[in-house]
Amino acid sequence: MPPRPSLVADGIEDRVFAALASPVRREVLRLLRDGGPQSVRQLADNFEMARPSFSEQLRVLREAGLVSERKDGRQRFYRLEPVPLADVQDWLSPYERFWRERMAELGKVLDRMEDA
Amino acid sequence: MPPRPSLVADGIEDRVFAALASPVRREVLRLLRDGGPQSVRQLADNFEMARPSFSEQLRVLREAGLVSERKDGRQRFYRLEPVPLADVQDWLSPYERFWRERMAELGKVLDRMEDA
DNA sequence: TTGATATGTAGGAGAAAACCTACCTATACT
DNA sequence: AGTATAGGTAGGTTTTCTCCTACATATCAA
Repeated sequence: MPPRPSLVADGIEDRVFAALASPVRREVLRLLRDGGPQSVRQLADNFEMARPSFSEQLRVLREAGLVSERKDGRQRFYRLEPVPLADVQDWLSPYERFWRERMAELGKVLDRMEDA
Repeated sequence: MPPRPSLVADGIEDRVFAALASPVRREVLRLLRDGGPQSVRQLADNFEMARPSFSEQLRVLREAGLVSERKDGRQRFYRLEPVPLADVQDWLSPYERFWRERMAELGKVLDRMEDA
């Protein structure tokens, strides 16, 4: 029997969410956001992970389009890329109306509890 | 040698992002958003997956707090829960300023290209 | 050129994810 | 009671993820 085709997340958005599902990778994004573009070394110093493992985390972020790299001498500077996160927000926005309604309901219930 | 402790995503936010990294699960959320609470059967009819596999997808969503269930007779109705998605937006908001700046830069570059 | 530094690739181990089929449990219907 | 329906759990397979050590490549410095 031939192997089943992979059924795992493969779309662009899938990779973005999958990349965000790791505290290490989210921390990298935060570091780039707050500190601007940084070399691999600078970034890696924030983690206890072995260097090659950290390179792989960067690869995941790169393949999700969340960061880009620029070579400069023997260093590579990584930079936060805005588009995928903006896409996440676009994905999220139709849910916003929904949760405002739910939050409002909760508020009403709490008000009634206060009255009683 | 004792097995290493699991280093896989385990925080609440981790589970949310991991849950979102699947087109099936995102589609379930959309169905619940647009169609309101629905039974497992109703939801499952939208997918070709075997029923038990679909149950597991629901479990992932449930453990991420993205949906809740309510038993009614022999059916279980699933409902979209607002908090985790609101958390995602909260996580996202500090990046918003950042990508607005980058988008603005891009705009300037394009303007200069037009001038030339 | 020789050596040090910065970073990535290769290959492997172990855990986890995502499917499946078979089976179990609870509720409803007759 | 007996059968059908709704849904979950158990256990197995394949693929993917995440870490590691060892090694390769590119660049800078002496």
